[in-house]
This record gives sequence, structure tokens and C-alpha cells, in this order.
Amino acid sequence: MSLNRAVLSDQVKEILLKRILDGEYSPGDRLVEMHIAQEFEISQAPVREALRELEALGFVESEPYRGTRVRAVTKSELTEIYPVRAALEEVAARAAAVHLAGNVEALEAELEAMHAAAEKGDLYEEVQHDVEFHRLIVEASGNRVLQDMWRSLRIEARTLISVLKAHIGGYELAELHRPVLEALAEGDAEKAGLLLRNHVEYFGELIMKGDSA
Amino acid sequence: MSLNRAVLSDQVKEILLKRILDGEYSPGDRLVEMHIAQEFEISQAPVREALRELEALGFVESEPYRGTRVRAVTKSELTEIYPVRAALEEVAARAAAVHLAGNVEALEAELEAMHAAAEKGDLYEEVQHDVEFHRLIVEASGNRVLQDMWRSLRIEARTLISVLKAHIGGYELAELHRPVLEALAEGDAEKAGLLLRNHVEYFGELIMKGDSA
DNA sequence: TGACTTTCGATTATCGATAATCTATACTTG
DNA sequence: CAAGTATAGATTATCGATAATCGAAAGTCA
Repeated sequence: MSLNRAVLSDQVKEILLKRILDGEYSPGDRLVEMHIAQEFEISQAPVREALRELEALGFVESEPYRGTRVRAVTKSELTEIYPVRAALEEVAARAAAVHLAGNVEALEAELEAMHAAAEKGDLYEEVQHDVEFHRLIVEASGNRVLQDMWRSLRIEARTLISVLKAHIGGYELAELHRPVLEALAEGDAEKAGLLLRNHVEYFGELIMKGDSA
Repeated sequence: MSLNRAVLSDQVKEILLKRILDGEYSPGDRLVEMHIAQEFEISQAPVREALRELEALGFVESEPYRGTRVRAVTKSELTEIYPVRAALEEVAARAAAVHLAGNVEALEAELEAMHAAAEKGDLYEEVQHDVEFHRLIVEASGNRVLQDMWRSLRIEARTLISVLKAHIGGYELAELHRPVLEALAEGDAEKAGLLLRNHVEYFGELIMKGDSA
């Protein structure tokens, strides 16, 4: 840990990222280097670096001499993500079934937390536990390449958008995860893989139907 | 096209990337910003940006105040890639089977080129056509997210390394692709997906066996 | 008027210099 | 001599200023 990570560009990156995810900046908004630099009372250089990192992460896009703006997550992109995510998570679940060896307490905890959040009607919190459920499986795969790839999809940012667009019920959302959990508890790799794949694909279909924008 | 793309950092990035792929820089080599800047007679800033982009692409790694060095592709990373790649290409082949609608001339051309290269004994050229074969399928999927993800695996760089480590025969390598091509020609999405997945997974297993380092 | 050119303000890309930090080596001190 | 501490050289991170480029608005000419 680092109380105030020395590197300015990193701090700026985190702040800007938070603003994008919180919707403080909207898609299409320009991010002018000097304006941001003046706001934080720093020079242009670290801001520039922060913007370039955000570009690599896919949150903003920029053209030479024309500046940087917040990237819009199009509907087609959202729907394209799900088949990819489903395939990745199938691989993850297969490997995770082996590595977890039936130890699914952490996953159970997330599922319960999802239900708790659903009863409170706190969709935002429920989505966080949803994402965490999936993240735990990907992590349990032990495959670093897979983890990086999954992370780069920025599930945490996009799932909320998806859920909001699809108007899914909180209870239904949580219960989708139970079969996967059970297969992992049994250590059945093949079954866990297929179930998780179906789960994600099904979720993707919900989005496509629920999204009218 | 742009004879000298205006932006210096982009030009530097391309040059450094070429050097890494050509093995001019070896894994672990330090890339000192001012040294590179002096070589091209430019300032530190564009070099820095180029290095950061290469870092985002996974070719180098850097730590604050400790500099940048060429990243080593570890054996474990190489073996971790194949299940992921297999899953991605399964998705790609399924979608491609639909979109191609039996028009597989380009793929056939690559397969022939692979054979031609094999007869010449030019493994380097054969690998290029191999990669192109796979790239065409991924592109034909029409899924942008999938394309970006696949590209980020840097297949073109890693396949050669893999082949060299595995000592695969040129003819065998080429023929691995034929069943996939036929399934796509028939427009059988399910079959094409499974075949391509198996193809890539099989290739990955060859690597693991053939690699003793 | 309408197509082309010029000018101007805003912004990005690059520069040259300085501050901050790291690593290794020399130097204490017991 | 060993363990920790200062110092020096190299390199990265940041700064402040300048050059290059863009887009829009004003100006020119047929």
C-alpha cells in the first residue's frame, strides 16, 4: 500500500477514472489537458500520461492534435462483450473447479450478500457482489493471462450499465448464480464451465431484449 | 498512409516495437529514455510516451523511478495463453461461419501459402500465413471486442516463439488447418467452433511437450 | 452568393531544464 | 568486521515554455 502514491500521473488517472465511472464526465465530454492540469495545480505532463493510460484501458479516445474525449459504450459493444465474456468465464470455471476443490465459501458469501442487497433494494451493491462472484472464479482459475483479459473487459463498469438498461429483478439476478456455485462445490469442471457460460450468455440476451435505447 | 506520421511518439513506438520483435532488444534489456531520445535526437517526452504505450501492449514493463525493460515471455505465460486463445477463436469461428457464408477463398489462399512456405523450408514465412489464417477468422467474426482481445494476445509475436520451441514439422503445421477450413466452407458454425478450439488447444499441448527450457 | 483563403484563439505535441528518487559505493561506528 | 548511514551518479518524473496543428470565423474574389 501507499498512502499517497508518489507518481502524480497515477493519482490523476485514478481520479479521472472515478469521475468517468461515477458519470461525472459523460460520454463525448472533452478532457482538456491544461484544464485538468490547472485544476490540480500540476503541469501538463502527468495529465497527459494519465489520459494515455485511460485510452489504453478503453475509457477515453484521442486523436493527434484533436484532444481526448470520454468514450461512449455503444449498444453494439455491449452486446459484443457477452459472447467473449462467456467464453472466458467458461475457461475460468473449468480451471477454478479444479483449483477450488470444493472450497466455495467465498462464493457462497457473495451470493448471500447479493440476496441481502436485493432485499434492501440496493441494486448498486448487488451488482458489486455479482461482479465479485465472477471475479473470484476468474481469479481461482490461476491463469494470469485470462485474468488480465477479463479485467480489460471492465466488467465492473459495464455490468451496472447493463443491469440498469435491462431492468432485471434483484432476486432473479442473484439466483442465476446458484447452479454455477453448486457445480463448483461438486468440483465438476465440465458442468461448471457450461453453466457459467450459459449464465453469462443468458445475461447478455437479457440486455439485448431489455435495452431499447 | 503517412510517410512520416506527424506524431513522434508513434514513430518511436513503431521502431522500438520492431526492435523488440526482431530480437534486437532481448527480454530484460533496459530501455533508458534519454539514451533513446539522444539516438533519435528528440526530447524525452515522446520517448516516454512510446514506452508507456508499449507497456500497455505488454511488451515492456516499468516501475516508477526504476525504468523500463523488455518483458520476458515466460513459459507459464505461453501455456496460459492457449486455453484463452482457444476459447476466443471458438467464438470467432462460430460467428465467422455465419458471416463468411462459405466464402473461404482468402483462407484457402493462406493454407496454400503455408504449404508453399513449408516446401521452401521457410518456417518464418509459414508462421506468418498461419497467423494470418487465424486473424482472418477472427476478423470475419465481426465482433470488435473479440478482435481487440485477440490482438492483445499478440499472437503474431508469440506463435513464432512457440513454433520454434516446439519443433513442429512444416507440413503437419499446415495440415492442422484443413478441417477448420472445410467446416467454414460448409458454413457449419458449431463444427467450425469446436474444430478451431481443438486445433488451438492441440497446438498448445505441442508447445508444452516440445518445450524443455 | 458561395467557394476558397487567411487569420486567430484554443489545444496538443515537443522541448530543455529541474526536482525527485533509485542503486551502488564509500564511509562511519561500535 | 558487520551493520547501518551518508554520498554520488544515473535515471525517471515533473515543470514551464515554445512550436505545431486544428477548427471556426472573418475576409476575398468571381
